[in-house]
Parts: sequence; C-alpha cells; structure tokens
Amino acid sequence: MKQPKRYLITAALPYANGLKHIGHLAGAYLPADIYVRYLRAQKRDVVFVCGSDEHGTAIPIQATKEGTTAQAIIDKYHPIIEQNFNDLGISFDIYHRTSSPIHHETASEFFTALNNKGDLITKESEQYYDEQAQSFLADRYIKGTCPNCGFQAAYGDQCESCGKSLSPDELINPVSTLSGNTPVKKLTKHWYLPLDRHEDFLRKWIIEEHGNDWRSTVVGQCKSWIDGGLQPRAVTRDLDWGVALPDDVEGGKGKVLYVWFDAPIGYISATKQWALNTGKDWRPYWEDQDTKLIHFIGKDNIVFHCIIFPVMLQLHGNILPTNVPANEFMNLEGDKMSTSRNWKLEMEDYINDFIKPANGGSQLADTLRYYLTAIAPESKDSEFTWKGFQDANNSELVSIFGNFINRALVLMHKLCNGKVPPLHNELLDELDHATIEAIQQSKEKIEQLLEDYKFRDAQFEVINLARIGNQYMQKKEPWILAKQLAENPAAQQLINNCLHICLQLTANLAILSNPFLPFTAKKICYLLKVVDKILDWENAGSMKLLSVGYSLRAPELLFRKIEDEEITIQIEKLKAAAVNKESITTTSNTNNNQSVDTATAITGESADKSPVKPEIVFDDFAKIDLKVGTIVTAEKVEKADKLLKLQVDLGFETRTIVSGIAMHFAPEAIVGKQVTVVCNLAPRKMRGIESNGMILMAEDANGKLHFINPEDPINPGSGVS
RNA sequence: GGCGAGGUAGCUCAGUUGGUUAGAGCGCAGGAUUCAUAACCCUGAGGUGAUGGGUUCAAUUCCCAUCCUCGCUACCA
Repeated sequence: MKQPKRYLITAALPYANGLKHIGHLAGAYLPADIYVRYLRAQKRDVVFVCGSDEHGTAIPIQATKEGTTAQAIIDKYHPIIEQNFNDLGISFDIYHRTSSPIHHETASEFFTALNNKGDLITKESEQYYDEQAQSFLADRYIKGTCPNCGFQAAYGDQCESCGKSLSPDELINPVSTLSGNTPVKKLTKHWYLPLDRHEDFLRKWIIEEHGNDWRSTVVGQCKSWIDGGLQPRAVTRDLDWGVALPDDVEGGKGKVLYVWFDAPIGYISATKQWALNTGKDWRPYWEDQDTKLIHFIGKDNIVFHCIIFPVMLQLHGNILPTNVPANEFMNLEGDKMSTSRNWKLEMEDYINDFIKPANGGSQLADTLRYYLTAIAPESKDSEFTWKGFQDANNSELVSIFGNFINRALVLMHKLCNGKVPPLHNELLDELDHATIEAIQQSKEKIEQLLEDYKFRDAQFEVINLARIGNQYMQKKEPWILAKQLAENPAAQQLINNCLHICLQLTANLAILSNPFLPFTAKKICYLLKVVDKILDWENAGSMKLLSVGYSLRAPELLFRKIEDEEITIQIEKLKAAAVNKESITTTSNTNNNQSVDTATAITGESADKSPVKPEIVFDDFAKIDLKVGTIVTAEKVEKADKLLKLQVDLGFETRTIVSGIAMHFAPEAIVGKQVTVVCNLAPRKMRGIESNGMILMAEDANGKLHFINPEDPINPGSGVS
C-alpha cells in the first residue's frame, strides 16, 4: 500500500449546548486520538482537527432555557468540553469553534462557490412568520401542543416530552416563542443541495470503491440511503444565529446556513486556523490527492459524513475521505445512554471523580481510555459496566501490565544494583530468543491492526506483550537463581540476561502502549529515565533502548486498584440521577448521539417543563366534548407499530378511533375497557384509516400509558366534565 | 411496516472466501510459586454456534422463513 503524503484526521464536532458523555468519547474522539498518536509516533505528517459546533437552533434555545444569550452558552460549554478532552489526553492539534470569523468566512465562501456554479437550487415554500418580531421562525422557535402526547411546550421540530419528531405544521395552537403571538404563514425562499443529482457518483464511490474496505455497518447504512432515493436538502434557514448568507446573494437577507451545512465545513476552517497558528499551508490537506482524510464519528452521523459532506466536497473540488470508521453505540449498565433520561456518564463527572489529583490523577484517565477501547463498539453496540471497568483495570492494567513493569524494576533494583545489567549473548537460550522475537511480532501486529482501525484488537496485543513478559519471567525465575549465587556465582549472568530482556521489553511497552495509554507511556519513560523521544515508533522492536549500566529510578506503581466501594458509589449515583428525572418516556427521545451533532440536534438537558399550562377560561374547556366510551373491538393497524384501530361504543353510536397505543397494550387485552374520549375532535386519517376522536391517556414516569376511566363501569356516552 | 447492522462459552467479544476436536480475555475450579499492587505462572470445566427449514459429500459460515436486540424511516389527534 502506497503511503500517503499527509493525514488529516477529524473527530466529529461536539455540539456546544451541553456536556458530552463517554459514549461520545468512545465513539469518535478516543479512536481518533489513538490513530493520531500512532501516526505522530511514525513521524507522519498529520493534523488532528476538531472543535465545537456552535450553530443551529438548539443553542439559542438552550440559552433561553438557561436565561442567557446564545453567545454565553457557547462560551460556557466550549471551554469545558475542550478541557475535558484535554484531561483525557485527546490530543487535538486544534480544537476550534464554528463561531469564529475564519469559519464564517470559510463557510460563506463555500456556499458562494457552490451557488455560483449552479450546484444549489432554490425553492419557495410557506413557513411560519412572526409579524411582530418581523422574522421567520425556525422550527424550534415555534412552540405548541404536541399532537402526540399533548405536551404543551413541544417545539416545531420535536416534542421533548415524548421525543416525537415534528414539523411546525403539526403543532396544535402554534405560538412564536419570540413574541408569544400566533405566527402566520408566509412565503420564503431557501437554497437546497440537490443530492438526487449525485446518486450515481455516491453509488460508484461508496458501494463499488469502498464496499469492501469500509465497515459493513457504514456501507450498509449508505446503501440504504442511496437506494431509498436522495432528496434535495435545504442548506439555509430563517434564523439569526449562524453563518449569515453572503450580502450579495439575492433574497439571502435574514438567512443563515443550515447547521448541518456549516458544521462539517468547520473541519476545513479549523485546519485553516491551525495553519495560521503554525505557519503552514492548509490547502494540501484538503486539495491534494495524496492526503488521507479520515473522519471518526458515531453511527448517527454516517449520512452526513458519507453522503452529504462528500457531495459538498466533491462539488467544491476537495478531496474525499479515505475512510469513515464509524462506531456503533455504547450502552451503560444495561440501558441506552441518554441525556434526556439522565442515564449517562459525562466526561466531566469521570474527571471529577477519578482524574482530579486527589482521586488518582492521570493514571485513571488511561484506565478509562483502556476500558473504552477494550469494549469499543467497532462492529456492534457494546456495553459499559462499572464492574467491567473495575475488572479491566484490576486484572489487566494492574495485574498484568503494571505488575510486570513493577516486578521487573523491583528485581532489577534488588538483583542488579539498580542498573541496567549487561546482556551475555553467548548464554541466550531458546526462550530468550522467542521473547525477543515476540516483541518484534507485537509491533508488527499492532501496526497492522491500527492501520485497519481495529483499535480494540491492537490494544489487546499490548497487554498480551506484558503477559508474555510475565510468562518469561516466571520461567526464568531470577529470584530462585539469586539464592544459588553463593555456590554458583555464574548464575548472576543468567539473572542479568533475564532482567536485561525484561527491561528492554518494558521500554518497548512504553512505545507500544503510547497511542492508547499516553500518560502511562510517559510515566514509564520517567521511571526508565529516558526522554520522550524514545517513544518514536521506529524504536519499537529494538533491544537497545536502554544502555547497559544506566541507573534507573525506584519503582512506582503505574496503576492503582479500583475498590468495590468506588464502583458501588458510581452505580448508585447513576441510578439516583436517573430516578430524579420526572416525566421520563421510553419513546425515541433518547438522544444518545455519540458524536457530532449537526442537523439532528442533541437537545441537551431536558426542556423546561412548566408544571401547569397557561390559564384558560371555562369556555375554552367547554368546547371539548368528553365522553366515556367502551372499547368494543381492537386490532392492530397494518404496517404501523404504534397504531391500534378501535371501535368505541359511545352510547349513541359506535365509532372508529385510531390510537397510538399499540406498544403498550395488546388488542385483546383492552376490549371491554372503558375510556375517556374526546369526541368532537376533527377526524384525521392515519395509515389510511379515518379516526374520529381521541382516547385520553396518562403517562407515568416510565413512559407507560394508562387509560383514564371511571372508577366503576358506567353507561357508555356518559359526559365527562 | 420498510431498510440497515447484529443474535457465537456465566460476562465482553473474535473468527470462518463452507471442510478434521468453534477461539481469546475476564470470571470460575484445581495446582504451582513468592520477585511483584493476595499480584504472576500452569492446568481445567463451560457452547446442540437465536429457532425452523433448504442447498451441499460437508454449514456456525450460503439461501429462505420466524423470533429477539440496536439504528434510520413511516405511523401516535
């Protein structure tokens, strides 16, 4: 394989509206960092870019929530997230932000270039407009009653109570959050990226050229999108937060680039800023075919990085990604990680509990890195458990890796006067040679695995080399030889050979573990009194890393054990936090996006749920005709998971009502049940069946639905008031 | 419902272009040892490979159906 001239590595841009959890870390940042550290050790020309995604409507929304400005929100989260990454050893060359002038410029130019070439199309459509604020309303600036769950403060794009994706048109009683007025429909023009024009290119590029070397989950996902037929995608929005359209674009006033369009360009602007900082030229990294561009992301972002952004890049004359090694998701203690349900472990929390100097320091950063890599969801979803975390640390990092290095150093101090002993070549036996050979083999294996983005396997080889070291030492038993010194002084030479090899192996472990466990590698260097330069990858496999007679530091432990109480505390903390949340749903509002959030908005903390809706007068209430009905028949609706078709006896008539409760009740189990029905609701067709009314339901903290019905059976048709 | 990815030892996961006794780590059991953070080392037990069919001399690996999990999507008045 021809070696590329340079590498550009990107990790998904985190959305700066909240803290990020370990699922994000394991999904994109950690594998990217391992890869980058390896490339740097190889002395390759590599740039690792990332940064905060600071546009999109969720930011100003979060601002409203926190009672502050959008700028204040991003200024708050950007540095925290950056610091979190830093504490965990994620070694970006630049952690940029999309609110920077250079990004605005870059994104704006990108738009202009495509627009001028005729690569974008425009369409006019009706959208909600706030006449008082004189502004079109982005989906998230419209609130109303969720048609699904009745939650009053549902947003125009999604109801944060039930998680349902919405369009503003679906909201009942839409209200502008800017003025509180009812918005009106008004014609507006928007620019679109006609993805449908590029289906052939994508099919050829992804399916034919990369069908075999990209991960199957990635190719499968792309194929699914392409086969489903691609649609033009809006690249602009009516909003005042984001990258404004260039002044010279007709009709562009008051519009910004849609966040999904501007965010990936953030990779380019970050590269530019890095080039400015370092006096380099950014262009080859995005324009020269000899550059290997790799996007590390979570599976939720596959479509953006494999379909949409590549189309943009291609139209703009940039290079395309060589690979997009997307990870699946990481679950936590038996359940999906979820911001809204507060079932998560944030980087910030881990850092506070384990990495702060008082609690263990940076060695615990490596422990997290180790475990997350060991269970990386490379081919399917995986699961983080605190017990697993403890086991991985205690039985692998402590007992095998740390222990080998410790016993080598301790023995060297005891049996060799604290100096690197000489090697007596003439006395080397088969085992010695095999062990030396194993070091070289480990290096080659790790190298190959890393090049193939198989990080968990690669890391396993590192631990395995330490295991080989333990086995070697066990067979050589230098402590036994030491007891024979009195009658057999020549035994010292065997001791020397054993420890010489163990120490060289230790130095090799520093090099090989460096991409995965950078803090540990550094500490090994400290113990061996060698400079960090030794970590250059080319040194791996060498048996001459430490010179004979060199005196080394007294041993210090590389890792500490993690006690049962520590993980018990964490598990309790997790459960307590989750229980404290009110109004939890089991529907799709899990938002466990584990990477950049572009158009699909990580919603961050849950919505401000005012416990009581705004006051209404009696007449408003009296308009609703509520009656008790009895379910006569119930059947599943074809091709719909959530719908049941019910015949409800209302006394004066029996009518058809379609209700989205199929996930909660078996049809046969609810026949005969009494329910409360809104019977003067306008009819609505669902899946081709006309529904004449609505069944009232109550939702408990677990998201389970319950009927609202009379205590004792009463006549169908009885009024409710 | 459609599409995509998975369902392999108690746990976390590999692997097989179809071919003799299906692998690893952890955990567990037994043994050995004491240099080492009650650590290491050796040995062992554990899988009718989701289920049911089919193709084949031969299937865990190919095909079909069913069930389950996850993601995208439709559906929730």
